[in-house]
Amino acid sequence: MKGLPGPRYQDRGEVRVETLIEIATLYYYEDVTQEELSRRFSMSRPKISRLLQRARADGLVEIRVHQPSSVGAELERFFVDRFGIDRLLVSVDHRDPDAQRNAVARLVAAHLEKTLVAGKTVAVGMGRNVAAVADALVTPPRGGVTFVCAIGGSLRAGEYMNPDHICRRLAARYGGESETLYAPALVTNTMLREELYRNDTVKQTLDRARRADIALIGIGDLSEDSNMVRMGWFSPQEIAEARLAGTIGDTMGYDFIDIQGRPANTGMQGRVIGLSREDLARIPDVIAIAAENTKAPAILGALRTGAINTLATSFTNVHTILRLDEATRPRD
Amino acid sequence: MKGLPGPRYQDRGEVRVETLIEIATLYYYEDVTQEELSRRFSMSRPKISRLLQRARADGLVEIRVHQPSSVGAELERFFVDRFGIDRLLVSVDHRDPDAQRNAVARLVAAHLEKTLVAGKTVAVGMGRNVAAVADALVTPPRGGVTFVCAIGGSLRAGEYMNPDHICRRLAARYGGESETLYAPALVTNTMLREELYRNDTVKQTLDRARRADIALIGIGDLSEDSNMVRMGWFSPQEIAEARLAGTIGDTMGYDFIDIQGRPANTGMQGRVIGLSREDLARIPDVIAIAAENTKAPAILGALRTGAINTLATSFTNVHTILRLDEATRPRD
DNA sequence: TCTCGGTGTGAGAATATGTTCACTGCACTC
DNA sequence: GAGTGCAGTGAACATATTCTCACACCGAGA
Repeated sequence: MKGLPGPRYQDRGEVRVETLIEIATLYYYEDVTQEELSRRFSMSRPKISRLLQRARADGLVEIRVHQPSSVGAELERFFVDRFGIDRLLVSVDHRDPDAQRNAVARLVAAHLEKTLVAGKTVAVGMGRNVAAVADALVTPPRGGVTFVCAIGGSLRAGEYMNPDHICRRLAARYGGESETLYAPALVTNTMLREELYRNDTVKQTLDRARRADIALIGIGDLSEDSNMVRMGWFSPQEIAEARLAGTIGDTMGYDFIDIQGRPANTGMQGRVIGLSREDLARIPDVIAIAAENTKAPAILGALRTGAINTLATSFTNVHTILRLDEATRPRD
Repeated sequence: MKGLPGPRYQDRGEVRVETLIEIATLYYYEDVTQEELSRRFSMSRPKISRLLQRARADGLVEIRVHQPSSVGAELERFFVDRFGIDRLLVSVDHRDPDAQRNAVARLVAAHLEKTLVAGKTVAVGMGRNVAAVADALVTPPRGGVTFVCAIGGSLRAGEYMNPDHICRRLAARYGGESETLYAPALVTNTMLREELYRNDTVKQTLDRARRADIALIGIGDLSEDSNMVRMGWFSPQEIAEARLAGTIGDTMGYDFIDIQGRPANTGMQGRVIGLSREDLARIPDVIAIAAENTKAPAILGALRTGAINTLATSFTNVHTILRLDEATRPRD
């Protein structure tokens, strides 16, 4: 019982978990003030305060804001049917984009918490939306899940949004292993790419990602604020050109599509190290996350590729997508 | 969408649920202060504060203190095997008896929330432990569940602990119907009892309770603080005598047993209006709740009757019961 | 139309909470 | 064995939250 692997719950600087639970329970359920607790447990108030913060950070105390499903069970069914996906996770609208992203991320986190059991593997993409999911997990770690990068790294993306970093955070939060794809996300030419694909380390990780049970991917639009630009893969001019050519967004950060879900030719396809469109399509639950209200057209395109199983987005987006779908449905 | 039955979520004094959810989310997840919220939503600080309280009271915001299962998964399995029950819910220990009762009640509430789906019926017993469950339900109402009194009323029990009142609270919290057993819990003689059993109203309710999917019952010990005494069913002297005669406790408040789980003859059996021992045994999930650390012997007796499917109690009790079981197991 | 409960509101006081900061003890280094 | 750095502590302060209370608004009834 003592030497178990995983997060150590037994020593929290002399305070036992049982005590911590007792304190948290009294505070959150019995409305005992921190002052009173400091008396009962002979600790200073600040210490109680810190312990409570810690209890929250560790997922011992979980605060959850429910969204009564009345928000749109009907709409949800309709949407799921319309696009042939398995599941739609809709967040209420938030004015603040960060709040919006986190709200959507929490829905995904809750879905993961329900779905993930020991032994499963998750392929992890990149971007702010995926990164937010890692921060949104709240329950105490349970372990046994492997998180694998679905794409290589990029220095320009910044620590926080790189798949390997997200993987590690997910693994730390959820409990389990993380596996980095040791390759750059973008290489200069197809030859180098082929070379890397033959490399054992790269191959092994990619193969594992291909066999994942769940994939966590973002959907990007080609805005000035998008990953593409921030990572330097695209200049603002190139974006403008691509948009004119009909490119509306991307999945996973590098698979460009138009609003009909057709692949857009950007000449980048041959230079990315990561899961291909076909790889992705074979993963049983591809969860696409896109919170921003500017992304509706890109999401629509992504939905039309047929690769997505679960879509997590905002209420507004759901409406916009349905309207856009009406307006842009190809007549046959 | 507007005239749906069930709890009205749409009007909360002009503030829409969506807004409330947005506020709650910002407060609990994004750490926006109430002051800042009051500015963003153009309301006074106190109003924000009240809205947040309301969100908690309505189960829109749920705060949950987890008990890492490492506390005793192994012990749990052993206990379940030993007594042939389906499930053991163990709460961490609390010094304060009220806190202890509530902690156990919350486990039961969580179990109910997982188990109960629309269409199910719950037979409800009496006592503080059962009453606490009603207060421990936190999620927003879902409806469709019927709560039926498993025993008549008693004025001496006090409003709060009578089964009908508990039923109504459960129904209000969980959403659903409640059905009162319109009869006194205790009658003066067997004849009157037979008479009541023939009464249509009484018969109907009792029959419904008999067919319940789940029963929620307390286990009592014969202490001076017990229900029996407070309800005036027993005088302190009678208690002393009963104890000497081997009676160790009760299930449902009136079914007296010794530590081997054998029925104790108190002459009260013929005067109670409520589910019989046999009725109870037929209910698929009988949940016995007993938080107090004085109740270990009574719980052991109750377990040995074989009527219990789920036991909810404290960590300390679990240990005491196992020790007591060792010490008092009948040799054969 | 006026008056009267009821309900909901915001100012401000009273509390409770969080945060900073200097201090202590401990482990590890030189 | 003294020096150094680190983590953890509580005093005091700054901030946030809740509570109390008086007032305004609304609808019902005289």
